[in-house]
Amino acid sequence: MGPRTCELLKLPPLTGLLQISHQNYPKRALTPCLIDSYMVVSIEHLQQHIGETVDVQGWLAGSRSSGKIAFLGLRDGSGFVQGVLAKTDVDEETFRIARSLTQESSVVVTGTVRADERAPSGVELGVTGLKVVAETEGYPITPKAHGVDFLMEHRHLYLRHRGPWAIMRIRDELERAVHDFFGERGFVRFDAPFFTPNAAEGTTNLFEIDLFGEDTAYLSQSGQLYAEAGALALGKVYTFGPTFRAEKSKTRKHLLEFWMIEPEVAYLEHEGNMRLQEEFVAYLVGRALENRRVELEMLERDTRSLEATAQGGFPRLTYDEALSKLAEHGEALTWGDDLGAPHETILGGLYDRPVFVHSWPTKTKAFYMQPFESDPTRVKCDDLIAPEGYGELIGGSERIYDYALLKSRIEAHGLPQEAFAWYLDLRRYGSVPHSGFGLGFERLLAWITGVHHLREVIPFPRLLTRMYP
RNA sequence: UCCGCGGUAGCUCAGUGGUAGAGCGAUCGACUGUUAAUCGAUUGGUCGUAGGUUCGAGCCCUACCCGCGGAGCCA
Repeated sequence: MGPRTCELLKLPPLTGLLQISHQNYPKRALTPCLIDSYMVVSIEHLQQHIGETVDVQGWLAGSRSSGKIAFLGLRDGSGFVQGVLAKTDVDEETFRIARSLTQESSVVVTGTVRADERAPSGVELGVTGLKVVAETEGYPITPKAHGVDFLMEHRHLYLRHRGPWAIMRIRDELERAVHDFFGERGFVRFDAPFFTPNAAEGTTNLFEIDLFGEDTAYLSQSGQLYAEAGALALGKVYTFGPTFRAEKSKTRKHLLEFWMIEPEVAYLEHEGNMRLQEEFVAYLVGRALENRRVELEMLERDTRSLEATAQGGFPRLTYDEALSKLAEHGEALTWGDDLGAPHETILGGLYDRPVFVHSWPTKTKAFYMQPFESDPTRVKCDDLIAPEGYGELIGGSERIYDYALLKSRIEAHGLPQEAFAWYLDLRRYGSVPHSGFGLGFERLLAWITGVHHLREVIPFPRLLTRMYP
């Protein structure tokens, strides 16, 4: 292995990070302590180093061996690659260590990058040296079938594996895409508070926070009302933060804590609001297809509905048209009924891309939604329903801007006037028509990645029955 | 909160009243192209908890705990 094995761990962490994240890896001496070493390359950049000898700092994801050849499944966070050792190419001790390495031991591997069509990523590492950083014993997630509960109980480790790894990479890409989309369009990111004094819609259950026994606050279930204040101050804003719903939901479409994106735009009306939603969702899906193709393939995602979605052109149904469609499919509802999960699945299944259901009965929707001037029994709102059974991605609406109407709605819904005084002020001083929507980030991610349950797309899901780890 | 299903080895499960099982994992060995490798050996148990019925309970009964799926609500 040569003289280089001893110093690697003294690498300053920050320097190490800078090295491995640099796109075009500079070919120069990196740090004094690495003078005798090869350069550290992250697995995702190995393609650019074919023929070179490099170090990979990572972990052993799995291994196989025979008498004279060993295969090391390596991961370093940026990707996965296989290291190959022929007994004839390394010294006896290195080969013995390679064969006895246990799953999830941390290792620094030196090897020559070579193209190999048998490798899934097109490259593999001809291992020449090996440094064990820490040995692992009894790693619980073995390369065999495991149940959901076992994997979630070991979520802190499960995140290392291919499926969660690919999903978290897509999540990260889309988080950045959200900021790019709005940033490019002149929106200001506007952070709503997590502690709130009241219910935005007064209906759903809120998590209570005891304030030193003197007062009660609640965890926010929506940043919308605050985003409205932001829109009247900054024109176009969006929030992106965690949201809390104290509902005892036990379904694959619900979490106690999830992330929501809530844009709010002054002078935007209902039609423009739907256009913004369509452009936004098409953009996000397009970014996943563009920059996370490998991860989608790892997840074996059939991308046909995603390709269609990235084109835009989402079909639109009025609430009344949706009822007709449902009746055609044997699910007759009476006018004024809300749509349940089975109904959303039917409607979503009719198209290859998300579908709008808009113009709902006033009585089924929230107090702040703007009624049609021509028909006050209906409000200017929309739900965006995903294909393939993933349910509602977005709920949006134009907001009531008339002071008297909003005040009467707050009264009619039995909401505490004091808590909404500031919200009414927005209509008292320079009120304008404005619209916005809320997109459930995990719902979108679950659909894009094609996973069955929302708990798969957030690092540490919070559910009725899951607070650990 | 309601409806349905489940809890047996580290994991995934079989076991309908008579000595507690399999596969995988792990450990050791064989094997030069494996991708959840293959082959051989070894290792493995408070059958969710408590009580009851029975000569005898993983199995039947009661209560409770925990999990999974769905509904409602929503994103």
